[in-house]
Order: sequence, then structure tokens, then C-alpha cells
Amino acid sequence: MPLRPYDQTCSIARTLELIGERWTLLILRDVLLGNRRFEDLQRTTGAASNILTDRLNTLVEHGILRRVPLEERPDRFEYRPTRAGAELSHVLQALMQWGDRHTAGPEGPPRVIVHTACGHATEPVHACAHCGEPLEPDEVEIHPGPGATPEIAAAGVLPRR
Amino acid sequence: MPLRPYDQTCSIARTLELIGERWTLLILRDVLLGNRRFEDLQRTTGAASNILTDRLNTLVEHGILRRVPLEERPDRFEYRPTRAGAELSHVLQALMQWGDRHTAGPEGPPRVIVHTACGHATEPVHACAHCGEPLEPDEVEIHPGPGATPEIAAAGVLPRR
DNA sequence: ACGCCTCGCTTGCAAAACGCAAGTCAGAAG
DNA sequence: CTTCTGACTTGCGTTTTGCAAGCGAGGCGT
Repeated sequence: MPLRPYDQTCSIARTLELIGERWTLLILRDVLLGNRRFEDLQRTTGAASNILTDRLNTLVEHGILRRVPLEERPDRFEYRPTRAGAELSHVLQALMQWGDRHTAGPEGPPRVIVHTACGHATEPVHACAHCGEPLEPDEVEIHPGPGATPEIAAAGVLPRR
Repeated sequence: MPLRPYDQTCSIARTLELIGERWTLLILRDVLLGNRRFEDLQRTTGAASNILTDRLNTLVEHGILRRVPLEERPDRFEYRPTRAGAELSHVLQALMQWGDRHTAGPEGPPRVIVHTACGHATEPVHACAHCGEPLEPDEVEIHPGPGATPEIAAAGVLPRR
């Protein structure tokens, strides 16, 4: 019996089915940092080669990476992020930001994000798409959406304070 | 032999060591939605009870949740997010947003985020903390930070285009 | 021409993690 | 005093992972 997917009508669960396995997000981190070849990924992620093969295939299968031939004779490839893959950088940035705040020692974060356009080291700020104000964790409500299941609809607006 | 942690000087890897296991992010999702009791979490996440116990203990151990007695006789508890736990909502929002865009069917997303302050359904926009402009995936560079290892420092600015 | 190297995997095996069902234990509730 | 509920714990069989070794296609050195 294979390990079941989470099998939930929830965008978080559905996303985790694609990228939630051990090593997958580290692989994506490195691909988005420009580390795109099998051997380099093996070294920088630390994942075993059979696992790396499996994860790369899954990511290609789901349109998050593309396997691109670099040269023929000898055959060499690289794994490039698709548009969808590149959009996962928001997830990685959120993980990095939390880690910077809560797991970094006194020496500070190992890497910083620089906004190319303005040239400054920055942190991603999560703002409301409608009014532009910062979106704090306690200033949002989750409402059932158009694709809600009856259970989600029945739960109504969350969290109930 | 226990499964090794990722053991990397990287905020993403260090964060994933705390919350990267199967079920952990779904548990956090539900706790942040207000589902805070063992039995409810078992039902809404679908995780087996031994796994749920293990994950909750790990989260409490790392200061992401607190185990709060609700009533004595009979003993009942709830798991509440700490400040650090609440900040993980940015990670969950990023996962949800990606899932909404890339895994939702024609019926649309199952849940939507409403910004309480302005009252509108919204999406979190990732903006530059310095200049306020939207932070697109291809408009950032990753530089070595103060806590960089020699290897990270040697890699320099990434990605090299 | 022959061995040796590199890259990108695949295979085999033991160890660890997981899923499920059942059991435990303290305290109501009937 | 039996049953029920919440929050776990235990046992057992399956699945996944980590590690080491091997493979095969194509250079490269001599």
C-alpha cells in the first residue's frame, strides 16, 4: 500500500502533495539559486542519489521543473524551474524569513535577499492586495471560497475568536 | 540510526527540520484556523494518533505551540500557537496561494483570505520592505549574510545569470 | 587500443518512519 | 458499576529512506 496523499480539498494540502516530501524544498531552493545539475544538487542538498532521482522526476512530472539537455555527447542535463516552479520562491522566502527570525544564532542569517531593482537588502513584506496595508497573521479571516466542500462551507469563517 | 536532520547552515533547512515532516504543516494549518484539540486535529488533518502525538510534542518542544490546560477534571488540553507559530501563517499563506493558482480546478479555490481591516478578499502580495515595490521571483538576488559559512560566502551572489 | 574518469542514474539491503487497529487510563455520565 | 469520552500508547506489518555499490555511455590520457 502506497503512502496515501493527503487527499484533502485544501490548497495547502494539495501543494504539499507535490512539494511536501523530505528533500523536495531543498532541491527547489538550490535549483532556484542556480544549482541545476544532478551532481551539484546531490552535493548541495545532501540527498541520496536515488531520492534525488525520484524527487526530480516528480517535480518534472508536475510541471515544476523542466529537464533540459545541455549538450549531447556526452549527454548532460539541467533541471530548470518552470514559471510555476519559480513562483514557489515565495514559499521558500517565507520559510527563510521565519528561519532567519527564529533559528539564526547571534551571527545573523546565512543569506540575505537583495531587491535588484532598488539595490537594497530586504525582507519580503506580506501586504493586502486590496488596500496595500501589511497583512498581519491576526488580521485575516479565512472564508469558504467558490471551490469549498460542504464541510468547509459548514465551518464558515475561521478562526472563530 | 535516526533519520539525520538536514544539518545545513541555511534558514530554509533549519526551518524544515522543525516543520518539514509529513503532517506538521497541516496540523499548523488547523491550529491557526482555530482547531486546537487533539481529537479535532485527528479528524481534520487525517493524521494517525501516534503521529499526531509526536508532531504536537515536537512543535511544543520548539516553541511553536503551547499545550494549555482547558479544564481540570476531566483533564482537557488545547494546543495554541505561540507568536513564532502564528508567524508561520506566512508560510501557509504562500503554500495556499500557490495551490490556488496551480492546483485548483475550474470551481476555484476552496478558501479565500479576507483582510479584516479593509473587509476585502485578498491575496498576500510580497513587497520589498525597502522600496515597497512588488518582489517578483526574478527581481531578487541572494547574497551571503553575516552568518554565512565559507562555502556560502564562496558561492557569492546567486543566482549567477 | 586500453584502462580510467565523469555524469547521471539504478539496484540491493538494512534501518527508520508510517498507518492502522487495539489497548490504556482517568474521569464523567447514566 | 457499566459505558463513554478524550488523549494518548503499544504492537505489528508496510513503506520509505540512507548508504554503498554498480552500470553504461561517452570522453581522455598514453
